Amino acid sequence: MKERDELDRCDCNVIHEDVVNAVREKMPSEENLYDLAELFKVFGDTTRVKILWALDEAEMCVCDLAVLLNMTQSAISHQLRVLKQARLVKYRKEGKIVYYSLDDEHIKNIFDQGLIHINEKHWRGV
Amino acid sequence: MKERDELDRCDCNVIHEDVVNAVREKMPSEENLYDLAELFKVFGDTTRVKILWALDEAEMCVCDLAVLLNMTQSAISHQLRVLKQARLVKYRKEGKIVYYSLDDEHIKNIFDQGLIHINEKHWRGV
DNA sequence: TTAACACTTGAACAATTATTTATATTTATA
DNA sequence: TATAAATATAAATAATTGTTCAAGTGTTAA
Repeated sequence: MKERDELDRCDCNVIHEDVVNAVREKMPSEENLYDLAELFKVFGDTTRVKILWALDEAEMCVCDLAVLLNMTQSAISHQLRVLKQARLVKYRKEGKIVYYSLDDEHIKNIFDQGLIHINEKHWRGV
Repeated sequence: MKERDELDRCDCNVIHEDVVNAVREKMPSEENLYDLAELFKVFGDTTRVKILWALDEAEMCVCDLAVLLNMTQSAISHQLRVLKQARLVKYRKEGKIVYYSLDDEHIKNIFDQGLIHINEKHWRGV
C-alpha cells in the first residue's frame, strides 16, 4: 500500500523542493484560508451580490428587496440569513417591518476590485 | 392566476416605492452582477484560494502544488483549469513541465480586503 | 380576539460542483 | 521505438446549495 506522499511526489519536486518549502512556510493558517474561501463563497451568488449592491444604496426591508429583484420573500429571507451569518448585513425592526443595511464598509471595495478584474479581462478579449 | 408582481408586492412597497425605484435605476446591469458573482465563486473554494496564494509567492508546476497541498495531481489540474478560464492564472511549458503563475495583480488586493473583514469580525466576537 | 401583514424557518427538490478513478496526451529518455 | 514522466481530461460519485412550498412566528389593526 503506497503512502499519499509517495503517490503524488514526482521528480520535479526534488528540483523545486526549496521553493515549495519556502512557500509552505509563508502560507497563512489553514483556518484563515478556509474563512477567506467561506467569505468569498457568500459573494459568489448573483442574488446575494444584488442584495448587497442594493443595500449599499439604501436601507431596505425584505419585501422591498423581493420586489426589486423580482423574487420570493422567502428566497430573499433565506439569503439575508446567509449574509447575516457572514456579518455582512445588519437589521433593525420597526413594528412588523425589518430593515436591512450593510454591516461592512469593505464590501464596496471588494466589489470594485472584482469589477476591475472583469473589465480588464474583457477588453483583452474573451 | 396571480401575477408575479401582484404576488410579492406588499403594503410597504407603496411607502418605499421611491427608494426602490431609485435603487433600481442605479443598479449595474444584470450581466455585470452575474460576472461579479461568477468571479467570487472562483475565489469561494479552499483549494483554489490555496493555489492562488501559493502562486502569489512563486511560480510552480502542477506536481509542486499537489505536494504542497497534499492533493491529487488530477484534483489540482481540474482547479487550475477553472482558474485559467477565469483568467486568474497563466502558464508556460518547459518540456513536460507546466509552470503556473498569477495573471492578475488584483488578487492580493481582493484577498487582503477579505482578510480585513474576517479579522474585524473576529475581535468583535462571533 | 380575530384577521391581515411582514417575515422566518424547515423540508424537499433540482442543480451545481469538488474529488476520485481511470484513461489519454505530450514530451523526454533509454 | 518503447517506456516513463508530467499533465490533462472524461465519467462517476458524493456533497453542497439555491429556490420553492408549506407552515410557523410576532406585530398591528379591526
